[in-house]
Amino acid sequence: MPTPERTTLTDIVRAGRELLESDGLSGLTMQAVAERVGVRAPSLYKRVNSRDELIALVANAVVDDLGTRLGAVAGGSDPYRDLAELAREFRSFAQAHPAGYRLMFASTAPATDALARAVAPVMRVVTEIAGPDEALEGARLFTAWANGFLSMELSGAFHLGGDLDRAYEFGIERLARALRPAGRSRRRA
Amino acid sequence: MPTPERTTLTDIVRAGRELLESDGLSGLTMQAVAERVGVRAPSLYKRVNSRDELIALVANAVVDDLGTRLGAVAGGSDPYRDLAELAREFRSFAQAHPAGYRLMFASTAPATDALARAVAPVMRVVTEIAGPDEALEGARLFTAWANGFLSMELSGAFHLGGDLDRAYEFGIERLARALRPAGRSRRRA
DNA sequence: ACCTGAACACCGTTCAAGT
DNA sequence: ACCTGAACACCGTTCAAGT
Repeated sequence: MPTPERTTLTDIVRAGRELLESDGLSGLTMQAVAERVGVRAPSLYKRVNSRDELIALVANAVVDDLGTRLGAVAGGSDPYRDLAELAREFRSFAQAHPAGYRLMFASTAPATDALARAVAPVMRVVTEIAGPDEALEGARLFTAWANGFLSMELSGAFHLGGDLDRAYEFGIERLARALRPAGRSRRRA
Repeated sequence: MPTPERTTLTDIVRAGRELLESDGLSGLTMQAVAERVGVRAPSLYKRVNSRDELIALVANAVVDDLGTRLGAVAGGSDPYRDLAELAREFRSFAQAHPAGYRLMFASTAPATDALARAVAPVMRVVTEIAGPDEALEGARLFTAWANGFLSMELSGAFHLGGDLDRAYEFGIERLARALRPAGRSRRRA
């Protein structure tokens, strides 16, 4: 006699994400997730093969969420403004979901497909600025900087004080300029 | 009647570092460390308050090691060459100690003092290039990029192929240029 | 067909007892 | 003074038994 399903994979992943943000990765236990979705821990193994797989699913959900936010920064007429807007959206996402953000770039759980989708708007804008030949390297320069900045900000590695908001804007401005093809001369502000 | 000491904190931290690189952070267990230094797990608590504290000590040791490498990139006459050299040394360190590298910027275990020492050579070179007014923001731009690039390289986030060595050199070159004070015009190659 | 309690192996940590 | 075995609480995971 079939038993009705008492939870869903969607609920499990959502519970995992909530626990990740509230209690950190070590608080994302099978028992805590089970309790949150109203089931016993062994039942989770009907939907998920292991805790590691659940963590990967959570990481994927975070990446998808980020992709939605970045995708909503629709292309305006000025690619420099769009780039700045993407950077700021990226940062506000990291600050709103610090644990999820860290998980995105943690050792395992690459979520490469979802990551490619999430970064697509950046590729598009950087291609406009840098031209197709340097689009890939330019996008890597930009995303590496943004990711590094946020990971250091979140981990408290910027210990020398100073204004982090200003440092972030400084980076946006200088990178936007650095992305222009090498030969072209500087535009006027 | 005193018992002779059968291990030392130094040995424990070294064992922790070795386990971290060989088996990952989850392989850095108190039992594995104890076995490696020839003692039982409870004895570790004579030198270390908790596993978390041991992890912080390991992170500190990694940062110190990195600082030594970067410090060895002595100042030549050309700050641009020095900056490139620092960036390459940074990358080769990350590739040689991937797990330790990740741990440096993980959530807890900031090791702020050691980190400040490690980054001192970068501050010095960037000050030469960018001038004192923009030294801090410039150093943050540079370290954020390098850290982000390496963290993404290690986690496999650069999934679109392409030559990562070239992308890294591209970043070095463009950033070096971007660090120059905004008013000054481009030098000839 | 899904859920559960019981069980296993493993881990961090404490502590009384050894020397 | 340092080391140890035993013990506790907790965790991931398996599985036979329930419905």
